[in-house]
Amino acid sequence: MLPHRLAPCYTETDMKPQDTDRQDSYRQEQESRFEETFLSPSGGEAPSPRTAPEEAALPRLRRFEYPGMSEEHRQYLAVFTSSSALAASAPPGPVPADLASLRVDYRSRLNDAQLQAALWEGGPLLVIAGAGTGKTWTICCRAAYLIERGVPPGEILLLTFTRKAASEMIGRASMLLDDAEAAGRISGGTFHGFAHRMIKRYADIIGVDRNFTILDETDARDVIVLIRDELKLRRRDNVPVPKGQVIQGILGTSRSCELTVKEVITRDHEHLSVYIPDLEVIQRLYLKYKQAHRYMDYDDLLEVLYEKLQNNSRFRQLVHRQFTHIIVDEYQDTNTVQGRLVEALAGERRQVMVVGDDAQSIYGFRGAKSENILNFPRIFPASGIIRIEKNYRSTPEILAYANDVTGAMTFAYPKQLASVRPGGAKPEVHRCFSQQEEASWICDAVENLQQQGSALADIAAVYRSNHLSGHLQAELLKRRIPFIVYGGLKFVERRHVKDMLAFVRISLNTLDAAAWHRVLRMISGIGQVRSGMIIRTVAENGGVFSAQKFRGHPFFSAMEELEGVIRYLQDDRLSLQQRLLRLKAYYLPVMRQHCEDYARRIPDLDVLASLAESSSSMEEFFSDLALDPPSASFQDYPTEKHDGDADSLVLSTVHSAKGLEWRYVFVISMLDGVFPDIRSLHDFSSLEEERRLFYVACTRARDGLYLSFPSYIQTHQYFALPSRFLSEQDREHFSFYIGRREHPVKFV
DNA sequence: CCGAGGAACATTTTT
DNA sequence: TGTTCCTCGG
Repeated sequence: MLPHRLAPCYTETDMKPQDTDRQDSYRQEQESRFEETFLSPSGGEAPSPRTAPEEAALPRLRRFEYPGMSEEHRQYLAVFTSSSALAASAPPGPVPADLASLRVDYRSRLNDAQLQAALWEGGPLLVIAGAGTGKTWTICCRAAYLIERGVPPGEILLLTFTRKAASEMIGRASMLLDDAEAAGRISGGTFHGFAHRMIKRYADIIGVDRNFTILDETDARDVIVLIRDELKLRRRDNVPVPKGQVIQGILGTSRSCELTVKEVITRDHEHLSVYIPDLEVIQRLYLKYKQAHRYMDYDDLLEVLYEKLQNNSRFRQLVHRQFTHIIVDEYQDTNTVQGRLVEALAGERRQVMVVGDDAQSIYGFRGAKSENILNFPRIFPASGIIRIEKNYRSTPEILAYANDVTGAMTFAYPKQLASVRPGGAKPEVHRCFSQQEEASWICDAVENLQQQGSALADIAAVYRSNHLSGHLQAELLKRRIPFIVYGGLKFVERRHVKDMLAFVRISLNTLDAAAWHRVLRMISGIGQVRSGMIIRTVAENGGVFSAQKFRGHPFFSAMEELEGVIRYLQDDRLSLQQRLLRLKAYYLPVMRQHCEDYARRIPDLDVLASLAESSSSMEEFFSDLALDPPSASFQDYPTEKHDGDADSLVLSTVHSAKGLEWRYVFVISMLDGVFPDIRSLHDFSSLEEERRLFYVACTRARDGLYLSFPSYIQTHQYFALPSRFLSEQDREHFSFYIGRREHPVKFV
């Protein structure tokens, strides 16, 4: 008799690709596991009901230990298991007796759990809302209710992770109340946007120079490269000097995960340990650079706000008076500073509600701490916990599958999502031969769905990482199926956009060395060395750039021209658009020289100019761009004609798909080593994060979920085996097919 | 010292 | 597929 579910049984040593013997045995083991899971006749025990009703009633952590568990990991888990607060769910607060007198009929719009959350009166509240349970809707109702109850809208602070999410919620709240004016005064936005506003507004009180500029990630990378090059590092121990992106990654992880550079390198980049002292120097210089040039990066905004809230009582009072009710969305993705910030903002009044789903925490690699959500009850004693588990999105079959995924998770607030929808088809698992065949199978299936009346926009294909979509894109192009790619290279990260913005940055701050480098190197005859010389001249000149200083140099006329452009950009009497169009005129010939496909990039320059329309100053334009970057969907797709409204299939990484839903979802490349990613296999907690990511992928689907994988993949041959996530599933919960749709061989 | 051309190389990324 | 690093010839 087969075990009902096959437990994962890997250790780090199984996975070392160098060791061919082990590799072979790993392969064999995987193959047999695969066969047992998918190919043998259904013979397992009947699925046992996993959650007894009484077990489901209380939020409680699963305990978890395994043989050979390290002390470190044990301690890590102890954070969760000792969270005493989890046992103490506060009793429901009183629901106002006179519900009927309220303008909005909440009872008819919300289920019991949602209603309890929206009308909560018992102080701090943690809402655990699974995927598709109407979390957004509940927050909207909460905001509407607070307003009805007499809280001035301006005192409600709604913190989210994207500006879109905030404005959407405020929009829905205003529809609900039928009072756009009142709801419009709700203060909503991202953590970063909020921090920016507060710092600018109270700059004088908190003693921060108001004239700072925001350094986005790409700019920050330029600065880091600049610093690294200035150090003139030589190859050490025949290890190449790390790339800018890698250095930025290390410094970023060090910051957001609160580790030293040394710790990060030892943990994630062992081969770079010879560079530890250099990177520590770079870290210090980067800090200095920001101070010297009045730059703040994203983390600085949050940290400054937190630090000032702690240490400046006048500021704290002002902020507390202004915002009396705090609502935080996607709490599972907050990092340490954000968690503390919520605590500091709530203050003594503790009118704080956080909403999240620990099973959907997928940004741990960036410092998001799902501990925040688990620790909330400890930070705010006597807080309430409400779970919303009724799912309005997916069919029972899809949810049964998704619940299996959460069942395989080690720690979480246990939850069983229950569907309110009628039954549909079971999720399908498809094994294809190659990536090409997988792509072609998906296209077949998509065309099928189209014939059955689905719009392309109802369908999405999601994958672990960007490059996996290549084959699919090629096939879609061949068949002329229009598609949109989410989460590719962002608009502001494109080379030509960055180039244009470098001029803008210089016009705002003539001491910005990184921007100068970028701009100067466009001029023929100027490279690393001369550009450094020019920048030094500008700095010695107190930040004044004068072409006259370079009379006699071979590039004198180029300097004159450059000076003209910059003066033009600085001229406040002209409209932003005028200035940017002048810049475009200067930049076009440069771009023609450097880019093969320069014609295709021109529209982006116009987009940039038109984005400026809504800003009142160059500085504001620049901040807005950093805090609210236009989405990647500006991309020009190689389909013949494509405008934003066209009916298109969506291709997206799972990360970018979070919070979205489609009728039909294809999860492609379900291979071990791909999804889960090979780099996560050695570490328990990152493997858990991959599993949560898989959970997010599955719960995007409303009507149909299709998982597929190729058995043969050119680049990572030895991992061309089905994802372990597939074999963790109960075989009753999916159907399995081999080969093309026309000739499916159904096994289970 | 500059820049062209070839080789090497790639997670995920709300701000 | 695109970007960045490295080397070598002007």
